[in-house]
Amino acid sequence: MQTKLSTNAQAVFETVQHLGNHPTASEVYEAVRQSRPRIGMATVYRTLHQLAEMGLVLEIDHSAEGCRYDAHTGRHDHIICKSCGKLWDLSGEIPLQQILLQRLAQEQGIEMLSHEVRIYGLCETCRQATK
Amino acid sequence: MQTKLSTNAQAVFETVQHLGNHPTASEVYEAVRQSRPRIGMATVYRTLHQLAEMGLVLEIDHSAEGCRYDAHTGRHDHIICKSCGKLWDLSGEIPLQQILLQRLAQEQGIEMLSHEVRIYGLCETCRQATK
DNA sequence: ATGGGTGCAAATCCTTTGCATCTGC
DNA sequence: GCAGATGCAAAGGATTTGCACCCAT
Repeated sequence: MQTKLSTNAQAVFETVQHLGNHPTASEVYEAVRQSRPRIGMATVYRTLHQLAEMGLVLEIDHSAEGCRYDAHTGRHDHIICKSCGKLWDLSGEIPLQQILLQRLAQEQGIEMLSHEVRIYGLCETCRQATK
Repeated sequence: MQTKLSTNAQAVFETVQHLGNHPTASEVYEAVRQSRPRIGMATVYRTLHQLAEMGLVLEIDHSAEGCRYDAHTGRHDHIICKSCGKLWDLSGEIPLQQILLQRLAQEQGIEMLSHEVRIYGLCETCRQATK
């Protein structure tokens, strides 16, 4: 893992930070193109993976329309709309017994690294659409 | 949503139940082929979606090698290996303040339907591999 | 006979890779 | 000049769709 970011990598990172709202790789690509018009999709993907490995962005797996990225790397939870897949951060800390989680992980022989609470629901837009 | 399952749909459903271990669509396909050799991939995908819509199976989004399915539809949590993507059910109930979750969802204007705790870690195999 | 269910193949979409070129140091 | 970074195009893999056919009712 190298310690310095290339110019492109910096642009990608800043874009994820500025976009804020859990962009997909393509969304990052479209946005970063404004400052670096010649950048290629491949570079965006490569860079996002590197950033994730370095811990600079979070990779949120929730397929549908592809993985999403988040520059907010502290531990936090999410609300996900079951219908449209939109995703929001939960700011408030949800109390969980760390010790219990650790133990559950251990029981399965897994070394726990992190955890996440996901709340699934229907966002306003989707509720309207169903009506 | 129709109320009766076609013969194929039944076979797919039973396969997911019997496989037990969060199969991907292709794994279901391979397995269901033993009882219904002429079934096509498309039917498996179509059926899995229907079953998920009917609430008969759970669709677990966690891309990497595709969505996974679970006939264990009661509310439950998961442990996921960050490295290989393998996924286990957590049997024990993790205490969470339902009321808090509801409130958090409401704050974002979302109607909460369900929730899930995800513990991320490294499974034994992956820990060995890194050594 | 009629409508939903199905197989097949083609089409999509997201992501990765190979490779030749370019860049920064 | 070199090593790593990059763009482009092609490859890959998962999933979806179009469509004609088939089957159960």
